[in-house]
Amino acid sequence: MEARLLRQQAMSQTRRALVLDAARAVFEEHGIEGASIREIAKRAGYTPGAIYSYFESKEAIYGALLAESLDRLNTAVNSARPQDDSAAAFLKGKALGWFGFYAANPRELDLGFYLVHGLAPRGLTSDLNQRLNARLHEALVPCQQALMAMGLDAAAAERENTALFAHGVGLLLLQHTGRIRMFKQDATALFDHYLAALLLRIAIHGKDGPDAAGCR
Amino acid sequence: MEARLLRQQAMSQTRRALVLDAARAVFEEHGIEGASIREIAKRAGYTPGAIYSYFESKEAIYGALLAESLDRLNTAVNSARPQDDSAAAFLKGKALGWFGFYAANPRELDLGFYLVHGLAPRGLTSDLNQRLNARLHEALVPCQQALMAMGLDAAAAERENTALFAHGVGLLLLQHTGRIRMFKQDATALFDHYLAALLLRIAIHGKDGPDAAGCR
Amino acid sequence: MEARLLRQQAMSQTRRALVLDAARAVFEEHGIEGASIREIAKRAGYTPGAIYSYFESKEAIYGALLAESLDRLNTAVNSARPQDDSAAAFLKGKALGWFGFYAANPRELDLGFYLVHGLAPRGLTSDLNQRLNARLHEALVPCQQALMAMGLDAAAAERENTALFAHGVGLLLLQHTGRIRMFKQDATALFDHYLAALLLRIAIHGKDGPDAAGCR
Amino acid sequence: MEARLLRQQAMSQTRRALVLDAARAVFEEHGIEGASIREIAKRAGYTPGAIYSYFESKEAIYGALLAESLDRLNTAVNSARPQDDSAAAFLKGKALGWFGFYAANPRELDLGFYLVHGLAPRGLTSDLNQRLNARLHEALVPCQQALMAMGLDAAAAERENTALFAHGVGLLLLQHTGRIRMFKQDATALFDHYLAALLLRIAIHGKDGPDAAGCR
DNA sequence: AATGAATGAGCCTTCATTCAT
DNA sequence: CATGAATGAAGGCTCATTCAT
Repeated sequence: MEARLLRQQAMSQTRRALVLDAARAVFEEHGIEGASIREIAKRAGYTPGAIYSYFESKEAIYGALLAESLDRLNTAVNSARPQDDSAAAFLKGKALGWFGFYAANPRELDLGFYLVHGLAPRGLTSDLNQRLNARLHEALVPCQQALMAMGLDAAAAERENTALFAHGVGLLLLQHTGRIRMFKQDATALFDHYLAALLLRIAIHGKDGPDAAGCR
Repeated sequence: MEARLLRQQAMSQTRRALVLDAARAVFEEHGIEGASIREIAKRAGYTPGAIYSYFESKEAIYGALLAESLDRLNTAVNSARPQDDSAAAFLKGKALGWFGFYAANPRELDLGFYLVHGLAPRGLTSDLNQRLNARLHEALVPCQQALMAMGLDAAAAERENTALFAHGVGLLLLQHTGRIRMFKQDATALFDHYLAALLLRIAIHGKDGPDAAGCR
Repeated sequence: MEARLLRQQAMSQTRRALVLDAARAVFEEHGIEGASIREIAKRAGYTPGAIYSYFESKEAIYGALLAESLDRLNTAVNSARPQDDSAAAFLKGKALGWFGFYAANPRELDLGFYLVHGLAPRGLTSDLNQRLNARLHEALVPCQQALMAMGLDAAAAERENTALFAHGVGLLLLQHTGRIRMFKQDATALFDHYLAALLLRIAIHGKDGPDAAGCR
Repeated sequence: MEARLLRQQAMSQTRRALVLDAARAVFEEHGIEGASIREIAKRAGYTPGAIYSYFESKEAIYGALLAESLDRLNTAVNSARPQDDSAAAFLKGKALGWFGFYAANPRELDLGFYLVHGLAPRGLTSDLNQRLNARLHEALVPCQQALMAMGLDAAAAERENTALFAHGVGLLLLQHTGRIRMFKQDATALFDHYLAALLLRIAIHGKDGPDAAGCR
């Protein structure tokens, strides 16, 4: 009895994963707006109606896909190994953790941008939305902790972390869309550059930040 | 004959502009994905078919709209008045020129992101694409010149300018999508902050950049 | 063996009733067109497929529901208590029995109208159909008997009973669909009015009916 | 110029009428709930999308069909010729006008019942709904005026007219659904019967109505 | 008896685009 | 230049019903 139930659940999971695989492929090929339930079903070897046994709506499929992606992001950040025990190395390691993940996997970036762009109110419930937000935040927290370990207070650390994230996002966007070639630059090199400048700035000004130096 | 032809061309231009006005209004109201040729035609006082007398496709309309937007961007940058004659003031003024333009006009940002995101190959001809790129570049050049005026060599200036652009783009994206609230930050304040740090960095390290300081 | 079989049948009956309860609830909530097997199954604690162990089709469920409804109708008529022993009081009591039942329970009326309107040939077998007709007839017979008790012959009684039924049905339809408000009238008051006129007519013309009075 | 425009409008009207014809046929065949835009389009020789050039929605088609039907109803009532100049003849003529129309054209009755039954809030705007109601009312007004000409006051006339309408509707429903065979009766005969009794009642009781006679 | 995945047909509607006029 | 009817493909989604387990 128990065994049968478990096997059924396992099979259901597997088939759900199959649909998700198909969805991922279709999203990759047609972009997220261009993906259709019909196409996903066809790729998964199903009729359109069958998809709704596994997901409530198109947006729900996207939500599941994004959740997966954010899991991978966190895995990437967690497995990032700093070069030494210093807070600076920790910051660099973790920052390159999330940045490198997206730089190396443009499809995950697409998924992430869709989160950031246009998420229909239906399907992606506010509850899921918050969980996704939390997962993203989780991936960025280590950097913030490193900043605090380097002497920044909580507010400054959050500010610098946000700036760091924005910088990375901007570079990734430029790279992903090919616009960075316009400037003959490389995204990862520029991100390294930003990190170096940030560390130097902190080393010089300490917890006071550059504002205290009267530059503004 | 000649006169008639000229007049006809002028009228054609005028009517084309009318369609563009309608398109802008519809895009503002319904967003880019939600805009339809039908709606644009109705707003312009035309029937759907008539639109195709002026534009080859929906994407072409978008292209024209983006071109206009980039014109407005350049106007904004050109009319930016630095606080004093220093190169630093010039950099800040021009940088805030483009950043402020997009921060204040989210729809223009939509247009820009759409360029970056999903533009069908057809409609946006390679030729137009290059012209658009050039217009964007033009809006960013003043900052690059200011950086050179402050002693950076051409390569460093381009690098810093790209980083500056990326930073702004990242902040705008975060702000536009509301994700920046997640970090309890304000995009413009952070952009100011970045500019201040950049100026300070240049002031300290001069044309050598931080790399020369052995930080990396 | 025997006992087990009986118990099994009893349980089957019970579960069938459970499904019917669920169906009634869903019909009440979503109306007849809006009800779905899925919803009924969910409400009954079953999966969709299980429903087909108890009913051949959706229409069969509706048929069973209608049979129940007609049972309730008959119960209502049977429990109607005339004010006194006169045939007139008996007629009024029984007529208000069926009329009041439907006036007070619009959902039963829906069921009845659905029977009348759009019942697929399948599901409602001719056999069931006849049984339903008989149940309906049964609820109307008391009035007919009262009419005969008042002196009308069999033909006249059936004619008047049909007219009485039609009158009530018309009023119920008008009331149920809100169209009666158009006329600023109340269905029950009009039904009373009809009954009063009918009784008066019989009292005056006796068994001969108005036709004998040369009105036509 | 003028001529072309007129011709175009005429053609548009014609094609719209074609769609309406197709819709009428499909409604007749599949019932109103079972009719689909696809089917209507196919029957009209169009693709589904084309239908939306002529009607905003499925409900709008139904609305147009019903409007037509009510026009025919009014035509039937208006062209009803009383046998003589008496108010009684006028009442009979006009009442048989609307009753006979529906008795002879069951499809119009279907349409009418749909009005009375379930009209989606969308498509059939409240405005149209009111106009349809008004058209129905218009067909019933002559009877009410005849009742007043016979001495009934306004309230009594409206009450009797509503009762008359309800009676006819009930009979039509019973006849249309075949339920009247159950009673071995004929709808038109019963309607005549009701009219005769009504006239007699008015003749006897005059404007006071039966209530004044102490029957209740 | 019950599951629940899957079907297959269907639903209404929207849309960019074309083309005869 | 402009019309506007028409296309054809697609969109997300629902549903009664079936059937292997």
